[in-house]
Amino acid sequence: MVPIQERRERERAERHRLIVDAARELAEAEGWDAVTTRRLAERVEYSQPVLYSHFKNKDAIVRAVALQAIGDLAERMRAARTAHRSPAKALRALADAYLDFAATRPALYDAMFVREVDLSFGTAESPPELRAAFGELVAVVEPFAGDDDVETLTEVLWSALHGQATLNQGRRLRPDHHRARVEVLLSRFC
Amino acid sequence: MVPIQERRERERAERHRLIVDAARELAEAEGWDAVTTRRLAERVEYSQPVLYSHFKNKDAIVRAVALQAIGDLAERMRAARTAHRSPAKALRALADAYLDFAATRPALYDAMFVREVDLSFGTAESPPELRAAFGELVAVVEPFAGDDDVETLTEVLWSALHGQATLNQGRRLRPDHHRARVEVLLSRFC
DNA sequence: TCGGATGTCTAGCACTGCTAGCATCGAGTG
DNA sequence: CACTCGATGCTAGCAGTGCTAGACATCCGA
Repeated sequence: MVPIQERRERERAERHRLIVDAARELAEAEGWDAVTTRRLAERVEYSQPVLYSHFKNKDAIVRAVALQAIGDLAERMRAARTAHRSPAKALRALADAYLDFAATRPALYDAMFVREVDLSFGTAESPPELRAAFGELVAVVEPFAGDDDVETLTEVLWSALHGQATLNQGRRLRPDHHRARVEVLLSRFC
Repeated sequence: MVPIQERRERERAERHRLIVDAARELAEAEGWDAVTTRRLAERVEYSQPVLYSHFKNKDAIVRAVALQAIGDLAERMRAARTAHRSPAKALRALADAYLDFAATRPALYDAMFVREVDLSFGTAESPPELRAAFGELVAVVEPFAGDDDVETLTEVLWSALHGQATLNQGRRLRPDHHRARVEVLLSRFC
């Protein structure tokens, strides 16, 4: 391999990272509506067409941000889960970590699970970040499955958390009862 | 009141209804992306500015569609609930009605609970359709509250249903396990 | 029949995502 | 060293978006 080509590929990868980071920062600071191709290009100090030499379209950029964020969430869930021996405490810690992530980084949560970015869920070729995140949920749910199918129960828990996360974000649930909702969910779930 | 003015108000109200209906039909047929002010104006056979003499902006039109749909959902939930004497059967019927509505009319469900249309939830001056819908949930949950706060438990159930509805719509749950998820949720909930 | 208010439309603004086509620059060859 | 030629990034522009100013017509009451 010619070293010049290697250098170019390095620079290309670096710029790729730059674009994704800029999109994430802009979205977190001002919401996804503020993430236009023009503002993004200005931010990375290149012209608009450069974005399209890295990504097929704007959705692909959002998708890249979402995937990175899902990886981050998976790590946090793992940390929460492994910090406790008791299955019940692990479950509570993971639920808190999940809802805390959604509440403190709403733009990222939107990109991950609300906007239509079809990240090819479920299928065999799901991205590893997705599989890792779902795996954390499965691991924490498993002790409580009983006669129920573990994956089904996991989907039910995930849905319950996702519902609270999104309805919280839309201010459709009483904010001062957040703790109570989590406790009720867990008490019925275990 | 001058009869001419009355006639004009009647015609205005009729056109208002026409716009909302056209927006709903277009959204259900081709998704909200297809609902542009131009296409909407063309559909009701008026020019764009006419829309703005009825609604402050496009969001207000979406909001009107959402409110109508919430009223419809409330009716369906009421019918499902009152069709059964047993609290458990009433709960299952209501859950099925809710998820069926979300699955068969995804565009409407989006407008109601996913898009940011801030319909002023929770507050005292919530629209009656919203209060009616939430009231149906409260009524069906009440027999299962036990020591838990009824409203809190209702919010938890709603979140669980909402989570399944949205994740189903995004094809993020296994489609052929839908029934099993509902049963698991209800069995843990009661 | 006329004046004025009411209603509607045409035309346009500032913005969006995206792309065609043109410079410019640098690497490899004679 | 000179030169070609391909890669790279830019300018400019297209078609579409939500929304609005201002011209125009139409109809009512006097």
